[in-house]
Amino acid sequence: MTAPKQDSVAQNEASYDPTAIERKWQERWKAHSTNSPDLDRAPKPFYQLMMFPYPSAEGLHIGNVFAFTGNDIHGRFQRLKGNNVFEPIGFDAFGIHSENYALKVGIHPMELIPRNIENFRRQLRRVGLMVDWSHELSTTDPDYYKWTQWIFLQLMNRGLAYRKKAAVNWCPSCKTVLSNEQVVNGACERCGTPVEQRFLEQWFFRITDYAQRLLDDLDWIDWSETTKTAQRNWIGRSEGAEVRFRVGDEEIAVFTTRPDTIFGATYLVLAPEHPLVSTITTRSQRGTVDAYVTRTAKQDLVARKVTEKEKTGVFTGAYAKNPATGKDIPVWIADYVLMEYGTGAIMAVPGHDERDFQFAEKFGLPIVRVVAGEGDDASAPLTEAYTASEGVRLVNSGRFDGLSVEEGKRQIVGWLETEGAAKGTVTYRLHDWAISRQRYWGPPIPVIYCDDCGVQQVPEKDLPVVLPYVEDFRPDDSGVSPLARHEEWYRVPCPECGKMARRETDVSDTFLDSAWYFLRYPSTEFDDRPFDAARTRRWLPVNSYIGGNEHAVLHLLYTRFVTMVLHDARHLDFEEPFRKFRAHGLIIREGAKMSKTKGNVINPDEYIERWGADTLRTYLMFLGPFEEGGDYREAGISGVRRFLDRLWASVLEMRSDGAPDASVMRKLHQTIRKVGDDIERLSYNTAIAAMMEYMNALRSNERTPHRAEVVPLVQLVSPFAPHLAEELWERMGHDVSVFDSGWPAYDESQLVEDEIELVVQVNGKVRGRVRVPREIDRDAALSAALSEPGVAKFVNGEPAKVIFVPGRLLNIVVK
RNA sequence: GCCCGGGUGGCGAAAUGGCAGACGCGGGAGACUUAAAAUCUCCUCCCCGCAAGGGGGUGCGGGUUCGAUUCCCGCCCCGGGUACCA
Repeated sequence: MTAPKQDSVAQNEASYDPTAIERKWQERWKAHSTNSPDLDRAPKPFYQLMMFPYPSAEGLHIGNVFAFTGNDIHGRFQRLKGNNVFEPIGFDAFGIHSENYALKVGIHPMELIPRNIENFRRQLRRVGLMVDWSHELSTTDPDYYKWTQWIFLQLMNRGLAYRKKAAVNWCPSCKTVLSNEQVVNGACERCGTPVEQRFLEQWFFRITDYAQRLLDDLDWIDWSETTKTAQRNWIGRSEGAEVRFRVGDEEIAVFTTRPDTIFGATYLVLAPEHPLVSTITTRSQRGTVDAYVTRTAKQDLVARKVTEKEKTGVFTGAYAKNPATGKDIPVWIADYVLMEYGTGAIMAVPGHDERDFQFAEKFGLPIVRVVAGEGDDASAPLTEAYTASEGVRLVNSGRFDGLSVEEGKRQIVGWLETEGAAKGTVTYRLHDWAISRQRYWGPPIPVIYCDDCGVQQVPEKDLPVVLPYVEDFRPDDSGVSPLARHEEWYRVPCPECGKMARRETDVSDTFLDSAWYFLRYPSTEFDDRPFDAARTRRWLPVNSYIGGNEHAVLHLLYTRFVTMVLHDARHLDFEEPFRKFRAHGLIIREGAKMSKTKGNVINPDEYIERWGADTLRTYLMFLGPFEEGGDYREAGISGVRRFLDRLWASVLEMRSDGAPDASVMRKLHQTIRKVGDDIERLSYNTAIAAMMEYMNALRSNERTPHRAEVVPLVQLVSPFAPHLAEELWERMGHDVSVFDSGWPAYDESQLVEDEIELVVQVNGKVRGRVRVPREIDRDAALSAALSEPGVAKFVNGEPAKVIFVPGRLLNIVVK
């Protein structure tokens, strides 16, 4: 790669010097508050939100620059369209990621984080974003997390926060509880250590109460389809039935999505943790069952969740009555049945479920066929689970024989309901949100435990519960937060009775910090309320939200949940926070993912110095489709710089005398339309290509462009290369910011050509092109086409058929 | 396994039923220059052909259509997510 030479010979007043220009305009924007809209009076508010970054010690990543630039271009475009755009930024600086790094380098996070943030600010400013820095926030600021704690209390007030002793994922290396989401293939997502099971008293949010609403709203919000699908899968709605099986005096409820197969249910399986296990186990089986239960409890979740492993399980000695067949079937326990899903018990239908089939084969349990396809012998033994459900019928199911799966479900559930043995029901895969973290670097959960009064909220007037500075913030394997080692901090009077009590020493999940930050941005200057009602009414919900797809489930789901709760508590008048969400792609480098270990991480500073922020911005957007990401290769950047150089030269050389060229102007109007349309749908790479194409027309054959041909191009380029555009705009004699100049309009009449090139095909193969008037009709087009010798020679005699697409193409079909 | 993406020149990529390869990189030839850089102009999917022209071509195999990179069916490969979820 060669950078443009900056030697003294080439250097003159007329050459494009991004370093000087970018510094000048960044200072100017700051001095004039160019990027701060009037939050109280803006007539056309437009909230352009970007997922805020985690301020890592490594500094801004090229992927951040890519994402922020894509967001900024959309925001700047909206401003040019006449909107009052609010583009805030902040830092998601709490959490295990920061804390682990602080532990590694041995610097306290309270010193480290401000340093990192300062570095991020410096780098972000250099990118030239239209950020309103006067509304910056950090989740670690007590003025911010005061309200994170307040939100916790709002959930508590609505009965949506509860404590339970739960089997949690425990990372023995990070020494903390992980959410299910932070466990990747049974291992900690941060350090890769296999996760173990531990039982701790935890705070949970009842997000499952909102499962259906979270699902239903997906039908109307304007989000990337991929993100919506990911959320639907995560919520995991299953329709089925809860069927009750009698076991002596007890009843075992199972959840099934295939009630139609109940005649093939030849045994039941309970999760080892199921509360009825000890009740129903017979004396002779007690020893075996207890041993199995104990073994499962000790087993870590990794080992348990490996699908491929041999099925294990033991017989309880008890029998249940199948309500459909009336037969007694054995009750087993096995670790392939999970207590967290459904009812923690299943009816096993080995003939039509792969897992049940494996289990039945291993333990010699009966396998009965109750579903058969066309031509299948209903009495022949099955050699594998038959799971087809389309185009099949029920067999060996008494009076339900011959029904389809759908009809069978309906009729069998109906029948069992009248017998009082079942009811139709819906189950979700989504679990409640575990909030507690036994760590230091987070907002303390604002509750106090009093021996007499029980769980007490910290009164709102006492918020924030400030996270104290403690030297020793390293977690140990006691399972409690490092704060629990500081009696001077956790011993406080009970807010109710005044007796000495104990603070909660756990802190809350980082995802709670980020679940409401967009509400805070417009209201950062208010310290007596989390978000101002009038400001919120003016600016929210967010008009456009852009972020990475790695947050497609967790962050976006939690954010929607918190918004719904605040809506229900009448703090907000909307329940969906983001009208429009689009996920950006990932930047890779020379075909590989960037990582420190590979040594292929790109430091944006270096590129900004070498090429200028405008060139880097435009190049990143030119790499590939914004929503797919792209491959960063050194080679390509020079082409973008050349384009900007040519724009610079065009402004310096342009003439004002005479008339602009008609065909160039026509091309200009087409380009204005295309660039606007493309930016609107985030197709930045093609918008840039269109501008380059126009540039080629503008400067073809070394012609000197006319002022009228150049001025709008500077406006089109401005969202991509804002500093350069401002500089050129000023040099062209304007005294307002180019961003207040309005998006150029295009002339509809200029978009269509009077004469077009009609493509002529014979049997679908292109055989020629003819220049014809745009409005030509079919017969005239045909005779024009046949007058071309290159076409005529393929047409012998009368055409069998002629397809005419006006303005485009003529296809002559001969046999 | 399941669910999402994706597979097009030497490379990044365009084209959403109508001229495949826009735009850019790289490469080639030329202009300017004492020379180089920069800049500018032209060429650049593959095969046959001096040319005119012809043939082939968007992961593979089928299908629908006057016409398919695009729609449908069946596979293969790559990336991401998810996983005893009953």
